[in-house]
Amino acid sequence: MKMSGGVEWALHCCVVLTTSSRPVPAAKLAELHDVSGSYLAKQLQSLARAGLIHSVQGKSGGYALTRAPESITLLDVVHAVDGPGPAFVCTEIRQRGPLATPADACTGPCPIAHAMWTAETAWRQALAAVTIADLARDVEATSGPEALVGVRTWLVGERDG
Amino acid sequence: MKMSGGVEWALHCCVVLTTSSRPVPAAKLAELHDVSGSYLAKQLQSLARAGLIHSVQGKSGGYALTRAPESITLLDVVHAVDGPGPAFVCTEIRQRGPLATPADACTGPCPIAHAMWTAETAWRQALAAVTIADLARDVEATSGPEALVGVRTWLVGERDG
DNA sequence: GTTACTCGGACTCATCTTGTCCGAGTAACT
DNA sequence: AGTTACTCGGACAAGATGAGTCCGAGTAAC
Repeated sequence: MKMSGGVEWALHCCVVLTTSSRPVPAAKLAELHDVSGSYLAKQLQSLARAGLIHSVQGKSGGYALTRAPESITLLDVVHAVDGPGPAFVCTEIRQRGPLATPADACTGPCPIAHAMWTAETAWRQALAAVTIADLARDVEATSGPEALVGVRTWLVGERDG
Repeated sequence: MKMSGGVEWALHCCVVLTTSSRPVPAAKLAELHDVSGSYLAKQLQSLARAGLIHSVQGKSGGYALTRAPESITLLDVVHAVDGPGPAFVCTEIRQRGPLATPADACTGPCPIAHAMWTAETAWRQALAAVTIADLARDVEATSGPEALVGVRTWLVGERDG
């Protein structure tokens, strides 16, 4: 059970993007977080493909959120970066071997897969209940209101303003 | 987000083991499910290391459940086979970069990691709420009571009785 | 029209999971 | 008690997946 490490980067980037209505280049996000810019680009492309952020090319381009932070959930980001597929995949081994269950008797899903998917549903519901806006609020609560403001000024200060 | 495929095998094996109080060889479990015996052995070893099943060596040996099926949860099996570590790992990137949060200011966990771990907790609770006995009951309900009985007779019929 | 900066996809490398093998140990049988 | 055959256990390769890097296409500013 291992989640792609890019999810953490993507979430932090989404929180940072809430501070700027103007596009932010991927290189700047990478510098801010001190991570590989080449690799962070891959995660941002995943977010763009999912429609969570949109890219602006050319000079003074970059990435910006497409929707309001309140309407982007953690589940959206996880699905975009880590893939939407379920963690548990049922290979229907009940239909194999000498005592295989006949295919026509398998009307519903395998009980084992059903239980695993129920647990995954609980996980997804918990992720869907938290938005990027919630995260930004929590960051302000723990690191102080000056944290995100500092990010905002740093983002524009390094550019033209 | 990908779970080890061995989890599915291990769960099916645990359900099968509920039908037999006597040790079942790994090779027989592999034949029953039509999977690689060499690889299934690895999963069973993980279950044994976790104390969920115990091995009996020598002739007419094999694996048997150590506890009652009612006291073995899906979470136990998942932790044993797939590892107990969290799926989301926080690398504390908030403490990196030009605007790094000072270490002494990081009293609590990163809000992002906190949200992810909350979701994982919901997943684990759902897994801990289901036991191997529940799965066996569900299998009987869907495939009919003769399914597990057939497994039991097949297990002993192939041996000596 | 030029320039410089941006994203986008194709490529390579490390890591992990999957899958396999043979040797140590033990209980049954003679 | 000796032999035998069957069991688990850990050490050993191969394929697949993810991590990380690179350069070219496109675009907005100058």
